[in-house]
Amino acid sequence: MKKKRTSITDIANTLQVTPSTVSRALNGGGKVSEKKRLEIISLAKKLGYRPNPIAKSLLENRTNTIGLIIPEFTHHFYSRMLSGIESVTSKAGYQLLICTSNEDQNQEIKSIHTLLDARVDGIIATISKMNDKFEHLQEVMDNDTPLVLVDRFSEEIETPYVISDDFKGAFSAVDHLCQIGCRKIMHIKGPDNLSTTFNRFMGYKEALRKHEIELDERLILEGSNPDLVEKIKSCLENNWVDGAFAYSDYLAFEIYKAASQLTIPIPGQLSVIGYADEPISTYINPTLSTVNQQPFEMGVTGAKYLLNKINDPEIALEIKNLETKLVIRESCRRLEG
Amino acid sequence: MKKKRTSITDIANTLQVTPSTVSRALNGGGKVSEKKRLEIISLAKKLGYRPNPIAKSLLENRTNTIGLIIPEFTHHFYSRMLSGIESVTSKAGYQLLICTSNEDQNQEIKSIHTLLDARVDGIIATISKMNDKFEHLQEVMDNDTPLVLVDRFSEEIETPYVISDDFKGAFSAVDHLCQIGCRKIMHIKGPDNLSTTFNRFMGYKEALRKHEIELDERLILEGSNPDLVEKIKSCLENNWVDGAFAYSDYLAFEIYKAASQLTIPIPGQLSVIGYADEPISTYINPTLSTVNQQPFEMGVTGAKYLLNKINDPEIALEIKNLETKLVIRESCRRLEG
DNA sequence: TAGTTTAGGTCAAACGTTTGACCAATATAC
DNA sequence: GTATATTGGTCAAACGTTTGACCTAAACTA
Repeated sequence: MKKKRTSITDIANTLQVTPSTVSRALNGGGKVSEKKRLEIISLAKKLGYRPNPIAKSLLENRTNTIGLIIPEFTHHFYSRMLSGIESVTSKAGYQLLICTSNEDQNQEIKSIHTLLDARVDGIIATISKMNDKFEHLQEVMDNDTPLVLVDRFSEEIETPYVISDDFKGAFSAVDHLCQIGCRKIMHIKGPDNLSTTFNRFMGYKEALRKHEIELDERLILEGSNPDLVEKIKSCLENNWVDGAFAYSDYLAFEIYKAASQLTIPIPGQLSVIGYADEPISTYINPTLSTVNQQPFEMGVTGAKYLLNKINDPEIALEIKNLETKLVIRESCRRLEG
Repeated sequence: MKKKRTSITDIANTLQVTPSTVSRALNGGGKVSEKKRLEIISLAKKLGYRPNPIAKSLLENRTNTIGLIIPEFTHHFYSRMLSGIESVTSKAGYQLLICTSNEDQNQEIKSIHTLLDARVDGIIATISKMNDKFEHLQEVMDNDTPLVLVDRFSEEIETPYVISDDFKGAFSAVDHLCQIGCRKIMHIKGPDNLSTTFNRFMGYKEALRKHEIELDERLILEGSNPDLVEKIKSCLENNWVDGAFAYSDYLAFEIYKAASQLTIPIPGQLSVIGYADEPISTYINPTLSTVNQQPFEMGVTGAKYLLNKINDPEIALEIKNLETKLVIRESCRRLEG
């Protein structure tokens, strides 16, 4: 059995006053003589009194706790986002109750209920990749529990969100490739049906259009293709390619693999840009240029939006399409002549 | 203002019974007719009644919440550990309240107090690297709050812990290098004053001893050395080395860098083993052999120990020196003749 | 002097839930 | 027909805290 901690009533009893007086002495609500106040405070200190937030929560109908749902912990992007969130919430005196969904919507629904049951003051969630149900999110809003979506959002739900600007991110990468002289730029696409895949592809196309480069269908490859490396190799062998933009850093490494097998030097003959700025990008040889999505800032912004909404439920809808940062490393070099 | 959720009293009032009856109908404490029971249950369902855990916590002096302190989220090791912990605690119906210490002991002390204030039922903590104070940990124990240390432990505190067997991990790596024919094995040491650094070094020495290889002081390098790569290169150039074991995967990459600059082939002329099994190990070229510390299992075991202690505070001290797993990849090859 | 203010408290309700003690009516035992 | 057990409930306390309403005595006002 856990030890009972000293309560306001304990102090009241030993000092022959009422709990009310103790409460007011400790919280400064007046109505207590200087003498008693000091007496109470010193006894409280001596007994190591710490207010019980549970009792306060029950009374005030708030828990100073924020619920968090993320797909998984082990993805670097989410870890960074989590850090960003934590940095804001801890400073504001909130605690973090964390659940994972493992990209499974049923798990996500369960987590939402767990958090609502726990009476969190607000929820920050990254909804799972494949989502077709929204009742649970609607339930959160019907409950007047502020909700902020991060990284992914849904048009069905009108609530603040922060996502990354995939279009601009992709555009900036391909634009850079063009500026350093690439004219034959390959793109490796992400998983089907994901808005990120679509938006990055659109950014790619827009950059080509800006530089008046005609789109070459042969250079658009599917990342999910089982013999992707072979496909890439055939493009490289035919000398169709002088630059490449991949949906992710990991797909960019497939390009590395193909180039290495053909002993095509990067960046000598081929400039490559990935996406996400995984830590590995700086360790691989050559270090990989990539698009940083600023996950920390995403977390910070999402957390701020949530606090804003907690403090003022009637606040105007805050949404943000976060700027990305193009990080140029060794894998890109200006083409000579 | 957040909406008031329907309480047991609401149900009691509309049904003209007392809260006690409702409570017993819902929790099955008998003393309620079948007819009323069904009536109550159906109304509860209709109103979407969900018990308020705050009230229960106040009464039962337990929160069904476990506090967690980790140095940082963005380290892959801790993410995996976190996953392991979460997998156990969520199944057991506990929630996770998470704090970070950023390897700063003062932050750690603050976090401990936050968690104690929140009345968590137990705490799992990875104490910060440099620690010289233990009052806060002692405070946890004085409070009868079960505490489990993971990844790092302290001899000053008698509480369950789970750590990784660095000695055996290092031993297995160097033993493997010997078995594939290496006789001139370099070691790159970790940060000073860390027990992990010491233990891995001891494992290295023990493996050499087993294979009757004399220790060559020239091959022991400090990872913190600013011109580490140059030092490595000079060893390689002099042909003093045919194998290498590094304190971490990242230090192993420094060996890669040196070898690459001298165009010494890995694993053709040099076998390399790192430590930690960072995800990057499988993407680097050649893929890196390494020692996996099983962080997920560490989390699982730590969480189980905590639950055991929560359920039986008088349980015998559980501690574990977790086995590591040697993962052999391309960076190791048997030396020919 | 009578009336009013002020300082320094106390009292009780409220938050939502559980649970031991109690009670009345009915059913059973002998 | 009386004693006892069972059924189906109610009551009130408890968890720790806050807070508006109330109270009393002393001090001030006119």
